[in-house]
Amino acid sequence: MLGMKKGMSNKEVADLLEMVAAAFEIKDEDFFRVRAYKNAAASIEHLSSQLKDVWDADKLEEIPGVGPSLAQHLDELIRTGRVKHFEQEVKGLPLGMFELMKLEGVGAKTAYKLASEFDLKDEKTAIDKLRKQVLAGKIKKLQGFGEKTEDELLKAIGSVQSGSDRLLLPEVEAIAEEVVEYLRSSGLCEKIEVLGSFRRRVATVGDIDLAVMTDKPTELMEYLLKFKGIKKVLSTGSKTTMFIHSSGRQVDVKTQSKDRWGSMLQHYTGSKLHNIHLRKLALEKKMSLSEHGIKKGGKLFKYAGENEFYEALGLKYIPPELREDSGEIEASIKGRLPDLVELKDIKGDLHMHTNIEIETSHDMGASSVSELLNMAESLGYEYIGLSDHNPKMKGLSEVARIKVVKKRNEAIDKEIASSESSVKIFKGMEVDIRPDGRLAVSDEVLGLLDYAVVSIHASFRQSKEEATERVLRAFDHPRVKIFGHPTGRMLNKREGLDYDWERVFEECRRKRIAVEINSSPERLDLPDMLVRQAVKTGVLLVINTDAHEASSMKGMRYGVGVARRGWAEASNIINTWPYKRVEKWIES
DNA sequence: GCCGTTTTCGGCCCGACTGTTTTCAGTCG
Ligand SMILES: Nc1nc2c(ncn2[C@H]2C[C@H](O)[C@@H](COP(=O)(O)OP(=O)(O)OP(=O)(O)O)O2)c(=O)[nH]1
Ligand SMILES: [Mg+2]
Ligand SMILES: [Mg+2]
Ligand SMILES: [Zn+2]
Repeated sequence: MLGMKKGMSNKEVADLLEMVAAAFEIKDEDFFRVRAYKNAAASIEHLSSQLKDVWDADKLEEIPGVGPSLAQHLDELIRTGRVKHFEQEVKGLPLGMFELMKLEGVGAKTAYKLASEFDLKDEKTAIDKLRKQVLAGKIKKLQGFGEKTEDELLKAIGSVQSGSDRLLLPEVEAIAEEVVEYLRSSGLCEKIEVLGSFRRRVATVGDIDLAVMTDKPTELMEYLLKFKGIKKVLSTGSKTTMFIHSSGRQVDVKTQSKDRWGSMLQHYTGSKLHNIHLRKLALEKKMSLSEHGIKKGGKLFKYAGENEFYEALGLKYIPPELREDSGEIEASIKGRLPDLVELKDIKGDLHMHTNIEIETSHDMGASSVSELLNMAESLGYEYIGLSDHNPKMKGLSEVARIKVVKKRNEAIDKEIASSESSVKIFKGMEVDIRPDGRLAVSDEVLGLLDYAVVSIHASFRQSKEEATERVLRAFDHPRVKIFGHPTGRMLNKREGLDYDWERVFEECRRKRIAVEINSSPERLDLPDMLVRQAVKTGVLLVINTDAHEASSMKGMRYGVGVARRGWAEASNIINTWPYKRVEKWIES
């Protein structure tokens, strides 16, 4: 009933702690004890490893926000699947309240009042039953509730669940562009930036956070409220307006003056945990931080630039992609921040698909070799690698497959001969790793190529052990140089595979196989946290677009964002290398 | 309940907006 079971994910444990925190809140338990539980929940949710593994290593108390008491409870949870003390705290509460807390504007206290009043004991029916009470006009009769709260509740019930998925980066760009264009048309904005998780280049984004530099905040917000793209205003004031966009997505707009812009950029980029860590650090130095600046002895100091803001705290500027409270503040203090890879360091793209017909196993590309070359030229690249899918297995004999691959090589050679481009081409192929780890083409076919990208496109239900054996077998073939979109995840759709990453990375390092960071916004695979682990291991990485048409090659920036979130420097990324060095690596 | 290159006690990130409040609690970012 409390969602306690063996093998809980970090998120599930975090939810459980949030539940206990809510129980404390209702009982007017000490505010800071409630906060301690919430802090621990956030900390566990953002852990870069499985809680179970931390427990195995006997390091629960090393998790920030977890002390002796919580460590003991978590130990009990992991060993037995339940925590007596937690059950005690939650016992007697109407369980429907935890469902009601998912409603906009409903927190622990409100949820408890409603669930108690209407006897909502069942999580599954709680919201439905509440709707009936609202429609019957029962809410406004309750102590502390009024007409408006009743209206708001009904709206909140109506919009629950609608669009629970998080946004992909191009979706954010599209919505942000529309709102930004409208705001600009006011003539009141000196500058507009998309901040929050988008600026940190998180793989998926919860809402669109916009900051506007203006000296007329009230007029600007009045103007914003007339925007046709607003479905529903959540709240509005001169400093903050939050609304639901016609796409169903939440947009938060904040205003700030030019002289305080730096502190706004810092605050509103987050992450929340980064901000809180920074603010605690400041308190030790008798400073108080906010989006308005730094208070020292009651006096407010203003910062127009973000750089100066960090420097005022004795820190080196921290790139947004690192701001997750995962060691970046400590690194900044010590002056040990990485020199992150940048888009301009990229000299080529080694995973893309052409329109050459070779009866591929998956989608072929839409662009010709010369179109791809032109795009590469305009992006300033030195080289590209063509990696069409392998010829399909069914209905083609080995002899026929060899023939079709030779024909493709000839077609590419012809394109090279007739091209005036200085961009060099590697002849590659994206080869399926079959469920048992065999490749979809023979070693003889591989021998016809400069390199192979090996990747998984089916059978995603394997255990960690099976999946690990599967890919390790795949690496054991000639010309295998890149492990493409390693987990196979599809954001919001499919989890992807989990491996014994230590073994996989070690094998890639030994064989000098580059692990791909696939830039396709629905993949962003290798995920950022694993990039960080790969960087620590010293594995080669490559950032590719997997373009199926020339214009998609412009998506390299998404992959660079992932690499940066993984603390990668240019030296970790092989396609920052010049052509000659890549050629040598491919031939090795 | 957590935490400590000034503390093992006494603090805990900080601010914006809303509704029903007779002075501020609740919720959210
Ligand atoms: N100091 C502080 N800042 C916060 C807090 N909550 C949010 N912020 C700041 C940092 C966040 O990155 C920024 C935007 O808030 P969001 O809730 O939109 O979070 P964010 O964009 O990081 O993630 P998201 O993808 O939207 O879930 O506001 C908070 O409790 N304290
Ligand atoms: Mg956000
Ligand atoms: Mg937001
Ligand atoms: Zn591909």
